[in-house]
Amino acid sequence: MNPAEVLQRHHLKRTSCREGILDVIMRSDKAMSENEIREKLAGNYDRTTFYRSFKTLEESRILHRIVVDHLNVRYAIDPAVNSNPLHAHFYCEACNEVKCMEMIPVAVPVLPKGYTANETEVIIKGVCHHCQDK
Amino acid sequence: MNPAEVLQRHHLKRTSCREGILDVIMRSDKAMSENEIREKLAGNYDRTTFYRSFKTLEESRILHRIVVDHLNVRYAIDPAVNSNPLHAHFYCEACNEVKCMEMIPVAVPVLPKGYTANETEVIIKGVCHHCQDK
DNA sequence: ATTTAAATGCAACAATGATGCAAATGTAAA
DNA sequence: TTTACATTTGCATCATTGTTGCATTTAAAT
Repeated sequence: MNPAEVLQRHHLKRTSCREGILDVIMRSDKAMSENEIREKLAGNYDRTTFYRSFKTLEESRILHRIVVDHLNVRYAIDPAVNSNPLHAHFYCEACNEVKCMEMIPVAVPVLPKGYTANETEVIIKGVCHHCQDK
Repeated sequence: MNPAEVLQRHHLKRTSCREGILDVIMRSDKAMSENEIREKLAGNYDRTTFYRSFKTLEESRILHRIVVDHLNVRYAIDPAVNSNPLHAHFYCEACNEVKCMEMIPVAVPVLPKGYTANETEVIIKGVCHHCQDK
């Protein structure tokens, strides 16, 4: 599945910014920050446009935003796009990278009566196997 | 256990800002934002002091910071202080409040070889029982 | 090719958070 | 109780993420 296809499927206009962002993210095996994405992007877009693209893509459940911390926001393809299972995210405190942990599924929470869940985010913070042996 | 005791136990100076923050948080049954805490606080402190207090208290594992979103940061007593179990947090998208879900424990994650976990955060977003029937 | 709703760029702004430095304060020792 | 010193505080300044309004440009349907 390519970026253009994804956009059409979700009834979004095929703009170069959106296609570029999706192209970069879909090629990556990790969740990426705004700057990481911008660096790999061909075009040069205004910051506002960038954010609005992220917002639109997130609202359409194409991208998933992982907020590790105030200054550590990452984007990845939403599991719904690949019909992948919901999974936890691992944040390495050493290399600052966020990895999707497909082998750690996120269970649907059993909430007290009257509560409704829309989304569950699991973020595991620690040290990844690359940074471990150093 | 009172604020002064907690500070001494962790070898932190008893400053009025720290004691005030702890006093407010320990009386509350929900995780509170910086502004919520400031409103309930007697003294009037500089924003920097406030943040440094939060940081110190967090580093000493007295407070726990829950980052719901870029503009939604909350603080609660760290489970370690009360020797409570690690638990999930529920963020109500309607009333904007964060509740500690003691009945939903956070499991120690089983990670691939080479990974080490220091902390796991589970945030469930949805609608709470107060906002449900409206 | 024309039309129109949507997307973009620009400027301005808000909130959280960090840092450097001088002044004030808590605490341990005399 | 007073003194001494390390710690904390307040202030100024700056970085980053994110938002909004408005004029201009663009995608895509006719």
